[in-house]
Amino acid sequence: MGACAPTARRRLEAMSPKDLSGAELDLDDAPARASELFLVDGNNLAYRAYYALPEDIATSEGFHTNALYGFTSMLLKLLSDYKPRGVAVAWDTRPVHRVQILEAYKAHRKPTPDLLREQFPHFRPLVEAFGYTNIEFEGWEADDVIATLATRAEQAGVQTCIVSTDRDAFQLVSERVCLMMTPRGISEVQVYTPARVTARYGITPEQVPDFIGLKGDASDNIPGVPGIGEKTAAELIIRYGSLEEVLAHTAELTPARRRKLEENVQQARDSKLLATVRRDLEIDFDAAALVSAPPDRSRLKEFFRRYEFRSMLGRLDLLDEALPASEEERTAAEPVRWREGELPSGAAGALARDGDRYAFAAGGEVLVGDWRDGLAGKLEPGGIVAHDFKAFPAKLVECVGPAAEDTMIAAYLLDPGRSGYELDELAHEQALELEPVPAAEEETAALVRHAETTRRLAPLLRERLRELELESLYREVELPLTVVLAAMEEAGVEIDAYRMGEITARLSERTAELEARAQELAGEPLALGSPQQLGRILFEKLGLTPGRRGKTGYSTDTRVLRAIRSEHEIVAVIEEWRELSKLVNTYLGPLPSLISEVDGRLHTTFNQTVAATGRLSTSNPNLQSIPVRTELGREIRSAFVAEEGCLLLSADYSQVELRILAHVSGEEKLIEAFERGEDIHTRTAAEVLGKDPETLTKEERNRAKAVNFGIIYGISAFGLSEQLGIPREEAGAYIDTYLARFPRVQEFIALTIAEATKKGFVTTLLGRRRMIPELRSSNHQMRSLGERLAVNTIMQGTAADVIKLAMIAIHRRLNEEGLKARLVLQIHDELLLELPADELERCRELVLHEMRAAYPFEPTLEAEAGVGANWAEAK
DNA sequence: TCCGATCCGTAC
DNA sequence: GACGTACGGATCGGAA
Repeated sequence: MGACAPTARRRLEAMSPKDLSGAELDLDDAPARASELFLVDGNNLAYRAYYALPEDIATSEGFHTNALYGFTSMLLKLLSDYKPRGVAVAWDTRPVHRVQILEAYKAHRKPTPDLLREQFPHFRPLVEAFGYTNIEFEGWEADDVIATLATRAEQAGVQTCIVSTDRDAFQLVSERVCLMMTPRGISEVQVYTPARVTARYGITPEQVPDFIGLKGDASDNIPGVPGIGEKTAAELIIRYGSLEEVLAHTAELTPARRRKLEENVQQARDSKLLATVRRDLEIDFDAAALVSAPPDRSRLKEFFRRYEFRSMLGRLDLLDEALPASEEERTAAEPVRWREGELPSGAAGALARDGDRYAFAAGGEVLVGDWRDGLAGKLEPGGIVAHDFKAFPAKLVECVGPAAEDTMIAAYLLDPGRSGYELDELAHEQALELEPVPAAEEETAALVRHAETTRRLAPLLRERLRELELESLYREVELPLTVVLAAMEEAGVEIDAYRMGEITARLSERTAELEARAQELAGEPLALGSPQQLGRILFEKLGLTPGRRGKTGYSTDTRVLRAIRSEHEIVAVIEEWRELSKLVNTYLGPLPSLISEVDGRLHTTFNQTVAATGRLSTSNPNLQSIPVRTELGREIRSAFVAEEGCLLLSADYSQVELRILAHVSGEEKLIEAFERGEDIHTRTAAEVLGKDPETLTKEERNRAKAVNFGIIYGISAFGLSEQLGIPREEAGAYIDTYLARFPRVQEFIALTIAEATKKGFVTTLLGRRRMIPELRSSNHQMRSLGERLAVNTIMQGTAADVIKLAMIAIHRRLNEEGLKARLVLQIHDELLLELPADELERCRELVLHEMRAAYPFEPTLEAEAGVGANWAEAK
């Protein structure tokens, strides 16, 4: 076991301490070591590994790899510890021959678990990468194939080792054929010779089918004789030699045993037949002469990277040094070469930047230089590989964008649910560890490293994108969008700081009054911003009616306060203070201070890799949550203005998520309502309540509106009842009626959940994926959450896809048509543009057309636009 | 003094 | 506990 050096062992233990720290050192595996040929039961090993290792071994994208991990571990062990001349891995095919007769017994096999089935397509390529041979024989199971090959190898005088935990395999053990088992976990091995079979069971290998015919084999669905266990079966076979002899001498047995046997004669014979492997299949394959190819190290590394088997990479390195290193490995082992210098023009490669310094990695060398030396002019448009390309200077993004690859975007598409996409972290996950950069100051080294890491990472992620069919979303949506967003960030939006100042002064005065009044009414100093203090005053000192309770005490949120508004004068004071202080602290105060000194405008950052559904978000400042619902809120919006001589155009989709629901579900009633231009909430209320739309009350429409929102969010009776302030039963009944009236919606939800549970992810119409591990949780609450996420992500994510398409199209057309109009903000279903007054009509048409035509839905998408000198007017 | 958890509220 | 996606401010309490 010299090959199993401490380093490798430690890493494995870190990954799976219980199952991989087996004490194989104590077991005598000499017969296996003497073997030239190894015959592996592929299905058996895959199942074994799956059940032996914890389910939560998975890639960062959420692909479960426990069976692959155990399987790989065993193949690696064969390679490193046993130096096989040849290895063949046999696989089951549909077992038409053997099962025909006995299907009664074998029919009720448990179905393969989803999490294992998903791993199956990956085993064979893995075997090939090891240089081993996959083999199967149509109509037969792996153990028959192995029996045939082992028998032939034995006849040819080849020392053979079978790798399987199937009890059937004991019968194959002979002087030249040993059996390797993994009794616990997957890494501890036992090696059986004929003597050891006899030592363990008292019978010879030849007697194994007779033995199993009596005792049965639960794991293989062989019934045997009920009431006869391992001990009795062995005793009987030892005494009489075979099943038939036992059956011939039942009269000599105790009455109980005699009865059991005589009542199950046929079953015992069938069981023996089931337990007897076929050794004479007409397979055209000479296992005895099999010589495996050397392992393809670069392919193996690619697998290990993809499955994130980082410890395996270490084990691979410990293999026989004589194995040739791949080109890729030689490159990876070399320290990164770099030098100071100017870029040649037309440069394509990976770009990184730190302040004024850049590093550019192409081929085997990294160039380092000053950013300001006319960099943009020398770069090949469309040839840049970067991590977060949008973050480069706007001018460069505009000139040479979109990037050929953006590792941040790629990683986001592969797993939009994670919390960050740091380059170093991605590299680590892909087992990309660079050698230190020689002879460089720390900052230069980091820069060089960044560029080189980006260059090496990009093709790995690109390959995964291709496999997950995310490439068109990447190339046609997200990468082009980076350029649009960079332009929007650069453009910014003008705010009327003077106007904001006025509002702030007014509101600040009022909040001060309210604060004083609140303290007066409370009879003590009071920090109104502290829910804790507020709770104590309201519900303990003043004895008002407490509402819900949070983790740490009374809830004092808007709804609780509204409910007790009439109980005490202080409540209204607090409510007003809340509203005003929110506006002042969150918007009026911070926004003017964020105005750029360069151009006097406000520049947000569009985050393209934050929202798990595919939506954008904005930050510093967040301009996607500027108030609009209250009068005061709209006043803040009115301080977002167009520059002199220009207008703001606000175009928003009408009910985009519900239209998407109508499309994906195919619900005729919804489609019709939208096509006719009806008010969807009114129509919903009319359907559910069975009333004429004319006769509906406002309240009835509002309820339907809440239900429509609920459908989009992944509805629950509790959530709806909370929203509407009605009993849960009533909310549940409303939902039931809704689903009965819109049966295709119900079907869609059910199908979505079923498919997502099976696959572990959902996809939007453009193929955007989101892993939903919650669906496979053992916790009911988590599963419910997963169901809501699955439904919501399809609609929210598809809506995000659609508006991104529209943005790209609008940006392109505005450029092509030489218009000065420009996109400035996106608020999920709304686009805000700033344009010269004389471009208004052309722009309105262009924008609305591109929004409606972004994707062909049925019902078609509808968008509306408003115009004004400020955002409040335009809305 | 800093940072994370909690609560709250704004948008779609 | 408790209908989806975000960002951010204020407070509070524990860690440095």
